[in-house]
Amino acid sequence: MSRVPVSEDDLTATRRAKLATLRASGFAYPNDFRPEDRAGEILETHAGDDTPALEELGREVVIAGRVMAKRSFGKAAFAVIEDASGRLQAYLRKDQLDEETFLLVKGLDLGDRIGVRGRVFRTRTGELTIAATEMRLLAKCLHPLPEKWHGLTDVEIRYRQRYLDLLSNAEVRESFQRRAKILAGLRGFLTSRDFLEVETPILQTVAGGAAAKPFLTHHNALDMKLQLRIAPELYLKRLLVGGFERVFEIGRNFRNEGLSTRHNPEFTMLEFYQSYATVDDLLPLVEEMVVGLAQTLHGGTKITYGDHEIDLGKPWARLSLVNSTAERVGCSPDDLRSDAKAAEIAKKNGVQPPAGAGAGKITTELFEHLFENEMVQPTFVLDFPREVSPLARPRDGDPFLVDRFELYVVGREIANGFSELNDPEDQRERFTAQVARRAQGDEEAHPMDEDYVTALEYGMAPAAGCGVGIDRLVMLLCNLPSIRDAILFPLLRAERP
RNA sequence: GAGGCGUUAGCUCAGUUGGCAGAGCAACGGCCUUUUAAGCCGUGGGUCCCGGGUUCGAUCCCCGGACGCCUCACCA
Repeated sequence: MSRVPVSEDDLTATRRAKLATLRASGFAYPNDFRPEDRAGEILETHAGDDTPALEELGREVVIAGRVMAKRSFGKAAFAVIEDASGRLQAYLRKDQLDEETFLLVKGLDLGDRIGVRGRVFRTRTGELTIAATEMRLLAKCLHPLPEKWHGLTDVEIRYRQRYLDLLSNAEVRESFQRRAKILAGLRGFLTSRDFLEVETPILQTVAGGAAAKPFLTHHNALDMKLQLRIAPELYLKRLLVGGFERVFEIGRNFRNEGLSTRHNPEFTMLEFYQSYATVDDLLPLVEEMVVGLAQTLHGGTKITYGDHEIDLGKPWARLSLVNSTAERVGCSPDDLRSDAKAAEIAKKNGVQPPAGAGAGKITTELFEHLFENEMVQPTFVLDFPREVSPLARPRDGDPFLVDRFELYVVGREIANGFSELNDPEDQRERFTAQVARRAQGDEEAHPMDEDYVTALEYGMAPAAGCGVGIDRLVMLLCNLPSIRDAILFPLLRAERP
């Protein structure tokens, strides 16, 4: 078990003693210091100013931040101060500060939060520096920080005490700043196309909209069993019934399943629905959306992910699930529509589908087995069987299939969309079939949702909708190897004493 | 859920073919008013993840456990 201890030891004892002294003087945790400048802005503004220019300007600045390095002499010290914008050092001289303040300077520890006021100058070695005329200790750091050169690498501490990761690893801060840009970019993209951002329930009586096991909880006042949502889909489509024509939601889903580098039990999903659109409208929309994000983040369409060079600029590949599977295993596409033949072909290719699976489910599993790892460059998978798509509209003229796509990049599903099923009677039949599977032991089959069927009975405009796994999109666009690097506080096993 | 690998000072890491536990940074004391991973002199700091076993002796070997990472399974 590794964790930075919070118990007393030699390293924190002296810092606590300093804090006690501060308390005694009444200045332990002041809140009256107001920074007026930012380190990064100062560095940028004066990047081209030499010593005479700075002397002529005589600019006084006020910054606040964390002491990340300290080089102390007898009667002076340099302290590197880091705020959210960057790092700037302050030169703290005994003859420029009152006696009490200089004692504080001598007692500064790495990690302390301080505020500094002073004029900007350049040192002999040319580094832009604040000549401090005022220094305030704003919050004492009572624990030693991770090592200044190597930072923090112990992944367990990085995840359990993410604040230490953030304050010692700049690239981690950058990843989460990029994540925020991605979310803002998605919102901008959709709202500019007249999509309305909405929020739907996370506490649901029947968790539907996806094939997954829900978390269970209970409401005391109503003495009611509740489940955390596994998808917002069915509520968003109720909103289409209500008359909103384009809606989207960015929010957390919860699935009571295993963890991996690509799975966290709570994860962020974008879902959007557009009335009077079909799946054919979604493909270019998703493509434009992702390319736009890459442009914003990287200024281009070529991105690196691990060992892969991904080009989002080329036309994205399209792969027919049924036809490409048939071609690969050397059978006719029609064979994959027969339960018996499909089962036999799957077995021959080392795939063991779950009990009760029909041709559609078997073929889908076979496809994933054969092709998933090959889809490195962005690939739209098309022609999904109806059997694995209980909320999607059957294809006109070929009801074995639905009009659906999934987007894969570096072998991972990033998005999933389809023309929506708005026929309430068909939807009821699909739910009924799912309930039957559930009775056969498929814990992830959809439950019946009568309320949703009732909503469809009032008439839902023809529509198409899409879900995008945001954490995976962030992984892709920020070159992060694990979903834990895309989520600030990923779930870890509880520590035991 | 299964398998593999890992856990040594606050942090980053060495190391012990089974015989007093090591470095750098951080810390503590001293010198130092333009440093840049500041420098110089000195000092302290360990349940070698936990519990058993083998052994004269275990941080090291064996067994069990905790936590983490990776792969697989489930899934997005």
